[in-house]
Amino acid sequence: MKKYRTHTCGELNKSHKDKEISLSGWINKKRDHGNLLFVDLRDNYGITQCVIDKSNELFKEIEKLSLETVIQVTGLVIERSDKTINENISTGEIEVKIYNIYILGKTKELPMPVFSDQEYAEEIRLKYRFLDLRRKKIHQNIILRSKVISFIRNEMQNLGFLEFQTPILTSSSPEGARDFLVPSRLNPGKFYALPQAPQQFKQLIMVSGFDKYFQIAPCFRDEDARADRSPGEFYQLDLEMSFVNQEDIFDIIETLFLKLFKKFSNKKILHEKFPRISYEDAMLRYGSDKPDLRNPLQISDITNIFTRDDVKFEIFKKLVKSGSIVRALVTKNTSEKPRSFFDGIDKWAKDQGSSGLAYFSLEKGDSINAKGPIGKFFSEDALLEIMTQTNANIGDTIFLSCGKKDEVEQILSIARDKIAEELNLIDNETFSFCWIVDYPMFEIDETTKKIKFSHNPFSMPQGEINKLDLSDPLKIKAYQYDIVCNGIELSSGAIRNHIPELMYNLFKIAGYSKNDVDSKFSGMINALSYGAPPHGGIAPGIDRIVMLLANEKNIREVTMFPMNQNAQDLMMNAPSEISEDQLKELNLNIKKKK
RNA sequence: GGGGGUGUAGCUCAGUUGGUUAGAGCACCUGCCUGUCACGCAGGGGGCCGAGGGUUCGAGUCCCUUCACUCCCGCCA
Repeated sequence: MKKYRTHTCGELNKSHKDKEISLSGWINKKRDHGNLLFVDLRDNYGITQCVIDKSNELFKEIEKLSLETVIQVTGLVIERSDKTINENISTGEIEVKIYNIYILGKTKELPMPVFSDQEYAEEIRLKYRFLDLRRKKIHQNIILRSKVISFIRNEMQNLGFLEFQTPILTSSSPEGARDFLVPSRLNPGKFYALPQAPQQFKQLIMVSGFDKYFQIAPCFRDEDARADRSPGEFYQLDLEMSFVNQEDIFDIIETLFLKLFKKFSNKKILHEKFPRISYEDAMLRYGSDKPDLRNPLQISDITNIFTRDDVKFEIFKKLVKSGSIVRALVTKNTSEKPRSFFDGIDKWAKDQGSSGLAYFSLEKGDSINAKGPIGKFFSEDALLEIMTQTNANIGDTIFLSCGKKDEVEQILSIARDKIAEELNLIDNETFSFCWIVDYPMFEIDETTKKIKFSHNPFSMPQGEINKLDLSDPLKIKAYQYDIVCNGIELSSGAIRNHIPELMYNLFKIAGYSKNDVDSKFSGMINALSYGAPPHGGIAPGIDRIVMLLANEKNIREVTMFPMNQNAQDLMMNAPSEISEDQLKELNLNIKKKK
């Protein structure tokens, strides 16, 4: 007989009837009837009801044990009577008659209950994460995460990918997020950076001839947190392939994702062939490059309507004349909604910092007319033209936003979410994937007004490599792509630029000299000069995939030991001060903040 | 860096126009209870009402400052 247990708490059933067994676990719950006591014993695998009555001399002792005490129980498996079977637990057809117990681990009074479905303040959960993690839902989430990662690893290996580790201590890179820095003892005054992603390494692996690489890679970025973004660190399924184009990457990812999401969720996948939407289109139709395609609402540009003489909405006309645009969001069959609905949306939009959303609904009496505060400004002809341009019909409502392009995009994007939620248009039982493609290579930096890389500087521009026209940089598109699912950006990737001369030219546009490139990306540019294969890859975020599968809105619900919003680990007390000796050894002085 | 929300018992929360001794459920302690599975019943301990200042005869409640947590913007190729 094993020392601590013969079975687990999720294991016993009628077939073990009359066996003498031993279980170890936590006291999940007690139900004390005075002369009869039920103890629910819990371990990783399940819960088993144990029972003892006053005929056993241990009765008084067990009665006194606090919840979450760790005990070992020896006893007899008894079949429950029909009336007392508990169908909610796997061991519900039996119970264990306690012969003896051993206390393995005592507990102080609990700072938070384990047996409860209540929500608790984040602070207490993170400080006592080991207790929090005993709770059913998050315990299952973490197990799901483990299984997802195993599955991915297995699939990737089957697809012929090799798993490699890349350095954690590497060099700081000028592009991208803020780096986490680590001082070097042996090189005073110099710093390592933790990798924001193994970007350069994975390209070097391709140049090294390994053909297909993957890794469940830790990534470190010193940026502020969000609900779906851990401060500090997160994990990516990082992968890279040689001799591939964009289509080859899409094939691999679609195959993997379909298998993965079908295995770990019962939700319906809306499009098994992921739709592809150009960045430009996404910004026009959804106002965002991470659209939730479960949401049927779409946006159209109707700026031209406001140059017509039979449209009298002077405020918008004046704005359009001075360069503003007008876009319309159409909701189907909403003309009968109460006035309060529309005004509520308008007020909400103003609360978001926009100038609000004008609206009217389309009606047909003798002729087509527009109902609502601004309806009277539109002629029937103008309304017909709007209906053509926006695919709207009688009975629909048109919400209008007028302003600068990025402002209009922004407010209509969140209005799209907001209105869909109010109208209950989103089917929460589906996953809707899409690819966002054709990202621009460059964009204008709003603060400096200079041209900069809009995403990854190592991406390959689209078109024939030898005939590329670099004269109008803002028109250059890149082989750069994102996967979006239900409005969440899961990953971005690219076909890489493996031609050094081309890379110098592109960096030149963004203001980097050849020397800059040689010094800042020496490893990469050097490697590309010695026979680099065409290659590309992508890096889906593991945490966000698990979030979707676990149906969680917060990344901490799928992270075992997360930090709080201020990037502190409340359980381990990180970050913490270090000793004078340590500072000295690293040649560092701390400037005291006033 | 900026904006919103929250902060009352170990935990989750209620607390009216400012008005006596600040409440409930769970947890904890005591007693009763042999078929519960959110067991039930009776009783008990437990509060710097996040902190500091102000207004007032009187502040959990109103005002100012500040701190913590959280959500969002900026940021995250």
